[in-house]
Amino acid sequence: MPELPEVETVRRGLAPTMEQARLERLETRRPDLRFPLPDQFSERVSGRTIIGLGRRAKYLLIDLDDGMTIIAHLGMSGSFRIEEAGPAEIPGDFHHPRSKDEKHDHVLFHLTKGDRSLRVIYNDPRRFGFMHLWTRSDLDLYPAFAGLGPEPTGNLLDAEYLAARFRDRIQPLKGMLLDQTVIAGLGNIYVCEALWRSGLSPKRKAGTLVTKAGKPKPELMALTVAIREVIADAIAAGGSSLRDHIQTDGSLGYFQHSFSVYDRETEPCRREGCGGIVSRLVQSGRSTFFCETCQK
DNA sequence: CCTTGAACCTGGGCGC
DNA sequence: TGCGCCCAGGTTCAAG
Repeated sequence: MPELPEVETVRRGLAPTMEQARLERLETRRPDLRFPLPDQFSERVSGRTIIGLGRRAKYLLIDLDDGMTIIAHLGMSGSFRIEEAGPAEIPGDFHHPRSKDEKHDHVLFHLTKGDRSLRVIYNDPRRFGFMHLWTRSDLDLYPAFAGLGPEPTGNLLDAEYLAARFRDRIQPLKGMLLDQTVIAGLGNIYVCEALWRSGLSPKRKAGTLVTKAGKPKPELMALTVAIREVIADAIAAGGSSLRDHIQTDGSLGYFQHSFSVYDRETEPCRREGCGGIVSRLVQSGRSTFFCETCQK
């Protein structure tokens, strides 16, 4: 379930462990995830020191001290966990029970930090995730980054920008906001949530939020604010849940939110005084949750 | 160019 | 402790 806030939470959870750690060895347990792993992946990163963890949209960036960056995308089901790799560790040792889905541990980062030995493990049952190795100074040339829209929390996202992108477009808002070239990092959940918060229907044609002169209507200004708030709130919730979120097994999965509409079909709308019921529809193959009563 | 739909892959939940 | 069906938060590619 990694949209931008989840990836940011993962980044914050991993940073204290990974930053300034030495990547002694990278272990790949299969040659590919969604795409082939980089050629000679282990050979090219082993022995490097991790100098920082970054994020662009839903991509996690692991910066190495030789100018290379590991670009990791969690797909739909990817997660990281941290394990202490102490001297007592024995495979199958009952003191160290193996997780049930160990078979989906695909990439293991064997780290040392001071006198500590750690492993950061990438697990991904569906294997929609992927990893690439890229020169950091050329990161903008990474194909998926080249056409990426602005970050929803950044200064480049404003109503004027969205007006320019929405103008004369007949595509429904739902699809438009999922387009990573329009805004980078929104996914199915937070698009539903932002539309609910701004009182706009996911079926609304994007162009109808723009005046003939190409200026943003008040509705588009409200949507812009809602997007920023939804993402900021989710990041704050992830950050505040981080301590609880890192379980004793070190897993960094996804925190629970209380969503306003997402996955709440047939439940009452949470807007004060609305009284509507959340409904679900399918738009371009994806579930959309919204309230017919208050989203117009 | 714009828009939609299918494909990639595995697992969980549900009804029978 | 089965079996089939539907569903899942993302991205890319092809075709209309």
